[in-house]
Amino acid sequence: MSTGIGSNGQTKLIRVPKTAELIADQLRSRIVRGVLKKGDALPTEVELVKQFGVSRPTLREAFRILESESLIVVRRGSRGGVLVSSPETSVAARSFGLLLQMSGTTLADLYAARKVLEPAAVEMLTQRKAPADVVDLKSAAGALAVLVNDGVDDADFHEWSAATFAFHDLIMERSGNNTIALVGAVLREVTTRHMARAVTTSTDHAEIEKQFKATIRAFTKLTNLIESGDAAGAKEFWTTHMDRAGRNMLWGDLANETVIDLFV
Amino acid sequence: MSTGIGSNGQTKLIRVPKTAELIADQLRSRIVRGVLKKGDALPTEVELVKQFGVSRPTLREAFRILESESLIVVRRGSRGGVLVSSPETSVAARSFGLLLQMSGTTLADLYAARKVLEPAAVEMLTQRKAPADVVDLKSAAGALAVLVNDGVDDADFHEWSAATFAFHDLIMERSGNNTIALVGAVLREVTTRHMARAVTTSTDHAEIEKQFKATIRAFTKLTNLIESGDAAGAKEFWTTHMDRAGRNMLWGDLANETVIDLFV
DNA sequence: ACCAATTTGTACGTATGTATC
DNA sequence: GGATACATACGTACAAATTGG
Repeated sequence: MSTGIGSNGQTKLIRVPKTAELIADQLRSRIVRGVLKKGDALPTEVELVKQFGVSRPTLREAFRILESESLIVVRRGSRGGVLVSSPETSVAARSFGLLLQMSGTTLADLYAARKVLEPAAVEMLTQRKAPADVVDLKSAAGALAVLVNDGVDDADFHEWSAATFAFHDLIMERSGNNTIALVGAVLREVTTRHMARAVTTSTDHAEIEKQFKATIRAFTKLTNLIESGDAAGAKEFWTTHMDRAGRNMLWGDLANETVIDLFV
Repeated sequence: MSTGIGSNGQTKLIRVPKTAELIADQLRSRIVRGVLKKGDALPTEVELVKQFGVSRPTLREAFRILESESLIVVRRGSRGGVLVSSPETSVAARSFGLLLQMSGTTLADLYAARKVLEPAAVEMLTQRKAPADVVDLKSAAGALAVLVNDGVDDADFHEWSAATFAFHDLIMERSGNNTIALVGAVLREVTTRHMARAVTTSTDHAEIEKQFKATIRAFTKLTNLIESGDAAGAKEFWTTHMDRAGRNMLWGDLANETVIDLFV
């Protein structure tokens, strides 16, 4: 049952891909072409070993490659096996984060890029808004307001941040442009991993609470502008809001801090 | 690795990390923290096996993981071994391309996102331009002009496209924003892989040549606007140029074609 | 053309986790 | 709740391919 993989000895110039990569390519091809859909189970290891005519360690190396791309998840146990999964944004965020990290990108640089994308998304969203979009935006803004107003005593800043980011994500999602939504999600995820630390190291609770309340007002105002269909006004308002929020968030050293410590 | 933000509600998120992943995490940590720099050689397999106290198959699985992130390259042979490498944009482009592909993103959608980023980059570049930037832009535009004017007889459209994309990349690179440059490079790479096919399948050579000559004129005009420091004008011109170029490039079915066939 | 160093691939055995009866 | 069957996880040992001197 040889697929003719190991019998090539003539081509020396081209880099011969490792067998595990070839197996991973074949499996990935089945997945992305839709032959295998999300949730489907692949045959067992022994079955695949027979199908591809390779050994088990080689097949397992292929599994690790696809697993690192989050195209599959491997569960052990009686009902275990290999399941097809959907690629998560976290994978792209990780590889992109590595890229940012190795090139010494600062947080201010990263935020500046988001300041370009989000106002554009706001403009698009306003132009194509559906009633459901406005409802959901109000709901997301309301969720943050509930958290901040009710939870003053035992404030969970991580929870507040999560609600804030959810609103930002919603804007990108509903922009109507899938690419912008995905890029925004990736950049936002990289930002989040830094902000989680920044928010906890800050001790001025009153100041933080004040900023979050300003954020809630900004969310409300933006939602109103979107609802009224004022695309230019919404875009301009969001530009100034992100500019102001960025100055408050990226104080001092944090702005010039490079994207690091994401994967240590 | 996995952040556990699964859209999958039912799956157990308590994922026991496999030893290969743990080894990969440790090695990755050494690399990104700068303990191991690009070009450095890791110990041999047998040495690492002794260091980590795992078996060779397990260690090799860790190699495959890091290799898929292009953090290492493994050469075989007498002077072979594991070398530390820098992550390439192609890795991020691949994971991001998978994301686009699985979510059924169209080429028109992808191009629309680039129409947001590039004009913003043009504006930034104009505001912060150094003399060298203008020189290099002129050089890049001139390179395309030479190719198109001299090579009419045996036109190599792939070469022409490469020169065109080089100009686009240069704009993003010199925008002063590293994040935008990297995002632009990733999106551009995904676009390229499709365009390479589209350009070859088209047979109307005269029409293609006409479009490329229009592109050269646009490059020249943009360079002049940047040189004169007219940020708003440059941004507006580039918006209209990309709009027009997009309509010419994404004719008919191609616009609604989804991002596919990248990894089959 | 040989040889040494190194990764690559194979084979089999044991351990461990998970669902089902 | 415990025994059991099934599937992956991991380890040891060995043969083959590749590269550089």
